[in-house]
Formats: sequence, C-alpha cells, structure tokens
Amino acid sequence: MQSATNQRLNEMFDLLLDHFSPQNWWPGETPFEVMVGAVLTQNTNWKNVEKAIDNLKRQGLLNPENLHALPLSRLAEEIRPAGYYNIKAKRLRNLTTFIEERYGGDLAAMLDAESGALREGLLSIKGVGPETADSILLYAANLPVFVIDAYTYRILIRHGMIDEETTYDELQSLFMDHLPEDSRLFNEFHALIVRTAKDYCRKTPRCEHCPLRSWGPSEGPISSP
DNA sequence: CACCAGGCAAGTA
DNA sequence: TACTTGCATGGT
Repeated sequence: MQSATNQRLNEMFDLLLDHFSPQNWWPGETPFEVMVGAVLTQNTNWKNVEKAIDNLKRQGLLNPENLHALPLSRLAEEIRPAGYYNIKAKRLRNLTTFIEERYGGDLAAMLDAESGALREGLLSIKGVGPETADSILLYAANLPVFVIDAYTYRILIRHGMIDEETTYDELQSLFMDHLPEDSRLFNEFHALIVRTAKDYCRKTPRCEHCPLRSWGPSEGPISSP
C-alpha cells in the first residue's frame, strides 16, 4: 500500500506529463558540459549560460584538462555572459581541481563513484552547494538523486505540501522517500517542475491554464504567496 | 525604469 | 546561530 504523499506526487507527475511532452534534460553533450552548466546556471538564466558554454566549446576548452589549464582571467572572460563571472571562474577551477586531485583527472572514475561519497566530495568544493551537487549526480552521473530548486520550493509551498522552513534535505527526502529510486523519473520530474514554473508562474501569470491548477489546495499565482 | 534568473559563500551581530 | 550582502549579465 502506498502513502498519501506517494499518491500526491504521482498525481502531480501525471498532471505534468499529461500537459507537457518529455523535456529531455539535461541540455549537454557530455557529462563535463553538464557539470560546467550546473555551476554557470547558479541564480542565472539558462540562455546566458548557453552563450558561455558555446564560447568554451568552440575553442575546445570544454574538457577537464584544458579548462583546468586555462588562466582564471581568461576563463572569466569566456564565461562573462553567464554573469558572476569572476566568482564562477574560481568555482569552475575548484571543480577541475577536485577532479584532478581526487580522481587523478579521470572524469569517468569520478562518475563511477558511490553516490553518497561523491555527493559529499562535491559539497566540499567551494562553490558547489546542494542543488549544483545533485544536478551533477543526476544529470551528469545518472544517479537517482532528486534535484531541488527554488521552483520546487515555491510550487510545493503554494500547494500546501511543505512550509517555508523546510530544508533542502527535507524537501529532497519528501520526493526520494516516496518515489521509486529511478533516475529517469527524477530527471523528468525535476525538468517538468522547472518547465511549469517558467511557463505559468512568471510575470504574466497564466494560472488558469497551469497543469497544477487542479492539484489543490492553492488557487492563484504561486509567484505571489 | 525595476526586477529577476535552474545558488552559494562570506560577512555581520 | 540567524539574518544580510556580494556576485553580474541579459531579457522582460
């Protein structure tokens, strides 16, 4: 027998799937590109990240070795469109240093590591917090880890599933303790949440058409709690 | 013009 | 421990 939470999450997922086609996240050709994108998209529009990624890719810099060897000033210049470019250049350097020092520069070895240990390692990197770490685990390493972001918070608060003080780990457990351990499910679920918020929770609220409008108890835009 | 985007760390009291 | 602030470009 399944829990009420499980039923509620299943209903949410079904509503989203019924409304949208599969999102096919993460937009990245290689695991390393996904990792770089995870850092660059911190509090930043994805469109801006794409420009930065493109700069690196076109110059053959989008691999651990070349990016690690790139001077910080040059790296910052290449990722400038993604914003916060000075601090993000350092964060990317911290990431490549981690790959180098902990896994001898062997990215495949890193992605094969045990999930909990790898998460702990990623979180020890200055500039990698829980959402960035979990995005790497799920979308680069294909591990069954649910990614929580600001959209997930807003939607679940608005629909009465959690309160404002719920922590990242608690909200993550809400999903992971009540859904099958399936990386494909987690991948699609998170992508659909982001898609929903982008399409229906922005300045011109279109709540009357939101796929979650019947997923009570909320009514009205989640952007104005 | 103001506001914010697929966060995080450092500073302050 | 509990708030607050800095980081920065580009689109609405």
